[in-house]
Amino acid sequence: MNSSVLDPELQMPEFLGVKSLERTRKRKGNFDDTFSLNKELNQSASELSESPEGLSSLNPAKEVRRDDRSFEALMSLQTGSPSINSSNQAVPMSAITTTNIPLAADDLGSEEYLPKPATDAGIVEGSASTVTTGPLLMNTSLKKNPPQDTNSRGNARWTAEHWDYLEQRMQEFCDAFQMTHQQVGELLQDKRLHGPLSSLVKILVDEMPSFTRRTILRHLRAFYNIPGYEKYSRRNSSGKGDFGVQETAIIAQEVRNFILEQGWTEYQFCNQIWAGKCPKPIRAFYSNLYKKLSHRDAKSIYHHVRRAYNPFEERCVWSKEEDEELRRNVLEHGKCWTKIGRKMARMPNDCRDRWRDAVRFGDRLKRNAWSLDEETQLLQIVAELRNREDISSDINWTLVAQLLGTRTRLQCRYKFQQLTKSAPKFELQDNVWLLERIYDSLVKYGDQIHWDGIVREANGRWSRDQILFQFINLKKMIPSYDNFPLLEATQSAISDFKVVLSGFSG
DNA sequence: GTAAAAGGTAAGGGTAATGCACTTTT
DNA sequence: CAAAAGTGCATTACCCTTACCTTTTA
Repeated sequence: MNSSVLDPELQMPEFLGVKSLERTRKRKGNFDDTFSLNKELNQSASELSESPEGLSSLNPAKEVRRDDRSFEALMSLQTGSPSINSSNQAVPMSAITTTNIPLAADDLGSEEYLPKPATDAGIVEGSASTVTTGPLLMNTSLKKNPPQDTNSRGNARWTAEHWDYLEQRMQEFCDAFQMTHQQVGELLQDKRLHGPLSSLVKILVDEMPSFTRRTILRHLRAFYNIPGYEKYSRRNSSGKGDFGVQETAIIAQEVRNFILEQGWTEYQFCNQIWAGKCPKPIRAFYSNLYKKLSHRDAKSIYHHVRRAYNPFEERCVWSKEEDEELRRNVLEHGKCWTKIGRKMARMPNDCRDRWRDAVRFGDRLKRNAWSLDEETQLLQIVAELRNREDISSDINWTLVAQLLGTRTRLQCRYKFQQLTKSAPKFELQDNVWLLERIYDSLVKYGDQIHWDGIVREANGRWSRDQILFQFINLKKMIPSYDNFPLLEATQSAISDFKVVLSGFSG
């Protein structure tokens, strides 16, 4: 019985079902996590051997899906008979494991799997083509429900298996509906899908619950070379940055070979890698891998493998209790992430991330709209850091966030980018216009200015952040802002500008 | 014994995927 | 009309690189 539990071919489909996953993991189904699941298997195997009922609960009777959203139903719509028996039927998504990745090491240069090159420019998501209605201002105002501090879903990453699966599904689709990939590609140019293709996408969304529809569509369009989606396409090994699908496949293959030689389980392998002192066989494994991926920096491979094959259980969602535990641990042990990671059964780097990007700020962390004061402070901090001679030109956003105290490094960086994004120049009359708008709002303090109205009047010429940036700069330029209330200072600034303006015209 | 190479740890840095609020289409 | 799908914007989950140690290898 145990041997069948450990047979990935037999067990993976059940284990990768979303529900059984959620029992043991906070994160939703994600078949990138096959190794985590195998850890689970390895760990629970012994316990299960003494409790057969536990085993059956892990092994629910196979359910055949028969609703009209199933892939088979869609296929039979066209062919009249379910294509489930056809030989090139895609393996159900849930059955894919890292043990049956078709890519082999010598597949590394091949790149001729794409159906066709798409040519015509299509409608690209995110392009500035949607200026049809009036000014969209709601995004600049306060969000009613700021995002929670953790996602419910967790971010899966699109892997080689996802590509293979997509490829098979699309091939089946083309076969069933007598379409060429070219034709499918043309349908995908439209931003809205119709008919069978639309049904297919619904099915894909159902079958890959760890991704949003948006992400699946992005990769589908990238698969068909739709312009604008290049960045989501299947990448070849580049030697830097994210590991490509071939590289990942090679590593998986090498790991498989290695643990077979050693007679280890994957979980043992993960544990050995994180043992602290690297055992001899692992060193040999690394040095072999460095040769296989010679285009990559050895250090890069080393770190990637440690990330990808770790024995820690949890990722993603942090509970309030865990946050508190993390805080206590940092206070007690300092930033010794390896130690803390072991205590909390999490990857050391995840602990560091959680501390740096959330827990360290505690209740002070804000997610609503920035105030004028906050934005002014942000600009000041950045300016000061840039002026300090001991700091190179790059801004340390972690430090900026630390100094500001109410926003994370990424919030700071994003806001700064928005504020300083290149804008149409503010001419003298534009400055007068801005100051007059501020004067008209008749408020006493900068933080009370009704920016949304001003942004609306700008009619798309400047963004909210660009206008705020200009105002902050004007305040710096105009000495009276230090000495007078807002209204008086604004008025005197306006008259100053007008003097200059009249000087130009007359 | 030595220098070079590689492992181990933490700081530094960045983007794909996502959530939310809204619009558009079915 | 409701429901489903698309999208701009800001955030989150996750990833990779570099610096600087210590340990191992040649």
